[in-house]
Amino acid sequence: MPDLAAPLIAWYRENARDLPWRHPQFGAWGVLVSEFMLQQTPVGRVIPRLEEWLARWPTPTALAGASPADAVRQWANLGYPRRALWLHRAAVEIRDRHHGVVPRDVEALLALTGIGDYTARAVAVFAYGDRHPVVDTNTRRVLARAIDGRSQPGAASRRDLATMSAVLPTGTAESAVFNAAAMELGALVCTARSPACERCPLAAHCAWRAAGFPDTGDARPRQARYEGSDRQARGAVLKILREADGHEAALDGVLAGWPDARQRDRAIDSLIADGLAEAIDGMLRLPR
DNA sequence: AAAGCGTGGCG
DNA sequence: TCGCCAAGCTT
Repeated sequence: MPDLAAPLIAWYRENARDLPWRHPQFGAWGVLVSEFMLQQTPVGRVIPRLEEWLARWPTPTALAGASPADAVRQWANLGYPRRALWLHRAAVEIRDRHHGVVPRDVEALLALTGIGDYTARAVAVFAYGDRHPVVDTNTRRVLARAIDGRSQPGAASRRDLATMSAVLPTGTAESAVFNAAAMELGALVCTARSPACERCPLAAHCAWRAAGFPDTGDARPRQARYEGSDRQARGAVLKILREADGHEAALDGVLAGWPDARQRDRAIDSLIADGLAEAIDGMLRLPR
């Protein structure tokens, strides 16, 4: 196994973006909120929303005291609004089970709503400086190329954690930087579509490059078409509920002109099932 | 364990 | 233009 740490860390010190959550005083709550928002939403769209969110709810207990509806409205157009609901639930759990303090222990973090393998370790490492493998989609791609010689990573699995553990530096502080650096390299240089190998600090060690950049295929399922989908209908309903005057809308009027009435009903029913909407007395609203 | 879940920018 | 993609999670 080549020693990736030295060149990767050196590259990171020169090239890392100055992102809000990388400032030492940002705090565990800020890191946790940022990680929720960054689950499938690009950095550039997260930053302004994150600052608004933390100004309004500077602690988990502050958010726990708000209604889920307020959380979903504040989430605005970040996408996947269930994340807003989950973040709110996590805040309630942190208040009730952890005295309002974001836990440091990975198992405790994993037990919170909406937190999985990536987010739990990201909080433990980036907020508390502990030593764990942090593996996101960028890191998986970097490892797939540099170590496995593949053009794209396979489906995500627990094995990714073992792979990252095997290359993680022993020192705690160094390991935290290494985790961040692998993600950053994947985001800025070792990108999915057009990697900038001429700027890559790992080029000399890269198994994919050594093999002549073979196209080994992409194991990930293709994202379904959005136009005309149920997801689009859900998004349209939720937008109405977020912006509803008096915070509720007549059930009959929601998406009345939608081309597919069945799809409209499916969207409303599934939003209710997900806890993102409530139907009361012929009105539809966000969950109080 | 594979499918489902928003939104908008970019090549 | 339009398909691809973006710091994943839950069921």
